[in-house]
Amino acid sequence: MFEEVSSQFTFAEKEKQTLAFWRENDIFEKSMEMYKDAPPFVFLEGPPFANAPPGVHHVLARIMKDAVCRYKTMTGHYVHRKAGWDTHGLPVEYQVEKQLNITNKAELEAYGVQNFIEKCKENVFQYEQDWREMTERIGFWVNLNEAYITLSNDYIESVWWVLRQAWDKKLLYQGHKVQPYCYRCGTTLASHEVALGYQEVADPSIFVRFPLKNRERTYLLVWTTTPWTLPSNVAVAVGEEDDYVAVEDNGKTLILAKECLKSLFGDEFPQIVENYKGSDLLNWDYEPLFDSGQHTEKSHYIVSGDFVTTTEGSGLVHIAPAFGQDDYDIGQKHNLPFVQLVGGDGKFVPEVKDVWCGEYVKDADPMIIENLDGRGLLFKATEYTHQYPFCWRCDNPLLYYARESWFIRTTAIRDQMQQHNQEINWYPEHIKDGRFGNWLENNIDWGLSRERYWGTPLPVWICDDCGHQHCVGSIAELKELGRDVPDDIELHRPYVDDVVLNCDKCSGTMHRIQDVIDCWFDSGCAHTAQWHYPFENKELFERAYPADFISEAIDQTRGWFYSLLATGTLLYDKPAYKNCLCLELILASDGQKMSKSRGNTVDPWTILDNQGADAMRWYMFTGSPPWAQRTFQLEGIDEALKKFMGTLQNVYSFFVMYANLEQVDVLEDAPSISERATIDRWILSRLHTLINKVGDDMENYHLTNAPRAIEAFVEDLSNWYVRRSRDRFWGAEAGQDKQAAYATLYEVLVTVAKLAAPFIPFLADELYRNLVVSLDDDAPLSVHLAEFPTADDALIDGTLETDMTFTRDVISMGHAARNRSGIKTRQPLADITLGGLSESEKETINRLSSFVHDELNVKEIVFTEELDTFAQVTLKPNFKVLGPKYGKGVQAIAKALATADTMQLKAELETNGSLEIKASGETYILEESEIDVQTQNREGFFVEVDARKFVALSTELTHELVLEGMARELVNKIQNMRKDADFNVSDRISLCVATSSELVSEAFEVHREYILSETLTTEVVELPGKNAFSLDQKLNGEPAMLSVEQVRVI
RNA sequence: GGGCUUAUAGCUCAGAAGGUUAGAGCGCGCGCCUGAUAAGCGCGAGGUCCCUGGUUCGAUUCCAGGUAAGCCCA
Repeated sequence: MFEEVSSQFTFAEKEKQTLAFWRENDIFEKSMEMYKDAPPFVFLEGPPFANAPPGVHHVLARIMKDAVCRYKTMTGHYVHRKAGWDTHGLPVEYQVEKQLNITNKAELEAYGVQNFIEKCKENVFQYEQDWREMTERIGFWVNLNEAYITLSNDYIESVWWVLRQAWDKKLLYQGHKVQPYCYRCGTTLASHEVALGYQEVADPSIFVRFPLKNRERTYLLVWTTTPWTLPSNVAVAVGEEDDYVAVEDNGKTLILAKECLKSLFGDEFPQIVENYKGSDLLNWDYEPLFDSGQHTEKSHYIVSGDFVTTTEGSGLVHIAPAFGQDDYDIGQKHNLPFVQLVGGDGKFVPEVKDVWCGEYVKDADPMIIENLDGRGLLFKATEYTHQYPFCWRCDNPLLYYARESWFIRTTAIRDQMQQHNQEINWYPEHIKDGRFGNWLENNIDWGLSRERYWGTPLPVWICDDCGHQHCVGSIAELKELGRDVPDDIELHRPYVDDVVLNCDKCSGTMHRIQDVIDCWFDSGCAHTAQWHYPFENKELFERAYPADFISEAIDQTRGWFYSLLATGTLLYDKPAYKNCLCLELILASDGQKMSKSRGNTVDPWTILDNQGADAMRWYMFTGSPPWAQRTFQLEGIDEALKKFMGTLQNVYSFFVMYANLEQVDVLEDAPSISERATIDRWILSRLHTLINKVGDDMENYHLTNAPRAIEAFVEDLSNWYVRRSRDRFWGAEAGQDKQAAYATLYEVLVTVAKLAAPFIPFLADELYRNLVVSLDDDAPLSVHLAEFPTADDALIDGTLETDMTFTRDVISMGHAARNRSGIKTRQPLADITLGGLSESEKETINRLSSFVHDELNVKEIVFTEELDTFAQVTLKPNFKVLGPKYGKGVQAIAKALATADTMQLKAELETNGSLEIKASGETYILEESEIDVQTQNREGFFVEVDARKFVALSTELTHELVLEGMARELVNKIQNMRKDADFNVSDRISLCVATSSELVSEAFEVHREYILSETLTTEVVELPGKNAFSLDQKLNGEPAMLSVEQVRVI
C-alpha cells in the first residue's frame, strides 16, 4: 500500500516536511559520502556578500548550480559543495561609514581604524541568517558549515601566498592609475559609486592654438574641457587614419581635423591650404604652452591615439598623463614625462609659478583661459554641457587623477589567458570570443591596490632607510622577519600595519605600505585559498583544480570569471574552470531593472511561502534560458505550479488512489513489454526518448531544454496516456492488461521522479519515497541518492511515436469538426471520412484505429480519394525540390498550376504519375513528388481541413445511434447524481428510471447491461426507496425521473 | 563613443542547412467533462516574424545599414 495522497495540501507545506526529512536523515551528506571514491565533479561556489538580503537573482544562480550538482551526483560523481562568503571591499566600508555617519578619511581615522574594522566584520554577516534560510529553503545543497570566508586569516594567508608568487615572477609592481578621485574626501571611488553621481553640468570648452616649432604662424587647434590640465600637457594625439587640413584664419595657419571644420567655422569655410592624413603629422614638435618643469624625457610632440574622434572638438587631443587613463597609457607607450601639478587636495602645487598656484583647479579654469587669451593662444571659448561624475557623498566634482597604485602585470600573461579561454566551455558560447574574449584582448594591467581599510592588506613592506621592498608570502615568514609579531596576529589593518620588519639590505626598519587590495582578487583566489593551500589540504586542492563548473551572472565577466582565470593562469598556467554558465539579469515585471528605489523588487520569501520552492525553480528553469534576460512574472510561477506540478501531482495521486483501491501489487507479475498494450509501449518509448534527451541536455548545460522536455512529456502522460487508459485502472478485470497498465504507469512515474529530481527536488523526492521506498527496503532513501535513469534504446519505437503524433493530429481535426457540428461527443456517429492520406498514413490510422474510434466516438473510419467532394483542392509546386531545378521557372510553374484546371491535372497525375504543364512558353513535366496537393476548407460540411488532408463527419443519426447516445446520457446523469449524493466511487446502487419517454425506455432496455455496469448498479427497482436520491432530468430533451440509492453489502 | 546580446501572437517563449498555410503555454472567447478536483479536456480568434536596403526564382531566416532595449567598457 502506498501512502494516501491527500487532496488537502500545499506544496509549500509538503516541501517543509521534505526539508525536515533531508535534515533528519542527512541526505545531503549521504549524497556526497556515497560517492566519495567516485570520479569527482568539481563545483566552485562564487562567494556572495551576506551584507544584503538575497534576492531573486541569487535564487536563480543558486538553483542553476544546484541542478547541475544534483544531476552530476545522480550520474555517479563525487560533488563536493563547499560554500563561500565574500567579505572585503568598499561596499562594506561605505555601509559602515553610513551607519557611523563618517564622511571622510579623517573622520574615519579619528573614529579609529581598529573600531572601524570590527564594525565591518559585523556588517558583512548581517544577513547571513537570511542567506542560510533561503539557501536551505530553495533546496540548494551546499555546505555552509565549511564555507570559506575571505576575511579569515587562512584565506588571507593563501592570498598573500598568491601575491608572493606574482612578486617572485616580477608581476607585481608599482605604477600610476588614473582614477576618479574626490579631493575633499581624499579617496578614489569605485566605478559603481561613480555611477551613482552623474550630473549634467556646463564646463568650459576651449579651443587652444598650440604653436608648432619650425613652422611660422602655424598652430595645432586643440580642444579641451578641462583647462586646468593644460599646464600638465606633454603631447597632442591625432587619429592616424583621420583626415586633417591646414586652413588660413586671420593670418594664422591652423591644423585640425577636416570633419571638424563645419562645427568650428560654420558655413564661412576658411581656405584649405593643405591636406594631411593623421599619420603625416606624427612626431611634429610644438612649443609647450606653460613651463611644466624640467624633464629628461622628450615631450610636446604629436602622437597617435586610437581614441581620437572627429565628431566633436577638433580632432586633436591634448594629453596630460596624470589626468586621464588614455593619456596615461599614451604616456607609458611613448615614454612621455609624468607631469603632476595638482596635489591630493585638488589644488595646484607650489611648483606652479603662475598666479593660480594653490588654487583649487576648477577655480583656476578662468584664470588659465584669461592667460591663454592674453597670449593670443585662445581660439574660442564656449561652454559644454555633459554628464560629469560627482562624489555621491559630498557632491563635489570628481577629478580623474593618477594615483600611485600597485599592479599585477596581467599583460604579461595575456597570451596564456587567451589560450586558456579557448579551453573553457562557455554557456552561452558567444561569451568566449565575444565579451570575454574582447576583454582579454584589451587586457591592461590589473590595478590591485586600494587606499582603504577593509580588505586583504597588500603584504609589501618598504624600508624607511634604503627603500628596499619585500613581499611577505606567509604568516611564518612574517613572524620570521618581523619584530615582536604577536602569535595570534590578525592579518587585517590596523594589526598588520603595526608589524615592522628588519630590512635585510640595510638593517633598517621596514613598514607596510598602507594599501589593501581589490576584493576581486580575494574571490579570484578561491580555487586556492578556499583550501588554505599550499599551507594545508594539498590533496584536496589538487583534486579540485581546475573546477569543472562555475556559474554566475554575466556581470562577472570582468569580475570573478576574469579574476579566477587570471590567478589560475598566473599560478598554474591552467584555466581555473572548464565549464562556465553565464546567467543574465532578471528584470522586474515592468521590464525595468529591479531596484529598491523603484519598488519593483520581488521578495523570494513571498513566493517560497506561497507557491513553494519547486514552483519557483521550475519557472526559472523553464521560463527562459538562464543566459537570456528575463522579466520576472509572478503569473509564470502560478503557471508552473498549475500546469506542470499540478499535472504531475494529479497523475501521481490518480495512480496511488487506484493502486490502493484495487490493491494492485505493481512489483509482481509485470507483463513483458512486448505483451503490453500499444499505448503502454508508446508511453515507454516516449519515456526512453525523454531520458536520452534530458541526459544530452544536462551534459551540455541546457538547463532549460531538459525540463521543458519533461514538461511536454508529463503533458502527454496526463492528457493522452492516462486519459486514454483510465478505464484500464479501475473496474477492469484483474489480469494481464490491468497489470500492464499499472506496471507501466508505475515505471513511468518513478523514472519521471528521477529525471525531474535535479529541478524539483522536493516533489520528486516525495513521489520517489512513496512509490519506491515504501515498497522496497533496500532502495536508496531518497531520489537524490538514486541513480539517474539511462535509456533502454530497445524500448524506443520511433515509428510508433510519429504514428501516434499523426493519429492525434487526425483526432484533433475530428474534434474540431465535431465542435463545429454541435453534436456532443457523447453521441456516437456512424463514421468519419479521412481524405488526403498517403498509403502509409492509412495503415497508421488502421493500426491505431481504436484511438480514433474511442476518442471521436465513431463507429467506422472511411478513407476517400475524392478530395474535392469535401475540400477545395489546389496544386502547388514543391518549391524545395523545383526551386533548385528550374530556378526562376518555378514561379511561372506556380502561376500556371494556379490557373489551370486543377481536377484535370490531378487526374493526369494519378493516371500517368506525372503531369505536363506549359508555363511562359516552356513545357515542364512534373513528377508526383514535385507537386504538393493542398486542401482548403469548403463551406457547408462538418469538415476540418489542414494543408493536405481532411476529416469529415457523418452527421446522420440512425435510430440505433440515437439509442446509444441516450444510453450514454443516462450513464452521465446517473454518475452526476452519485457524485451529488456523495456516494463513494465504489458504492453499489439501486436505480430507478421512471419516464414517459419511449426513447429513454427503449435505450434503457437495449443498453441495460452497459448502463448498469458503468454505474455500479446492482438492482433496478420500480419505485425508489425512501432514502433514495431522486431528480427530474432532461435527457437529450426527454423527461425522466432518476433515483439512486446505496445498496448495503451484506 | 566602443564591444556583446536581444527583437516572432496581448504576455512568456519555441522554431525554420533560405521553400509560399510560422508553433506552444498563459490570457481571451466558445464548448465539453465531472470515477484525477490547487481539477481536467477540446476547439477557436489573435502574427507586416522591429525597419530599410542587398543577395536569391523565393528572405521572418543569410548579408549590410538603421531603430529600440539590456549589459559591460570608455
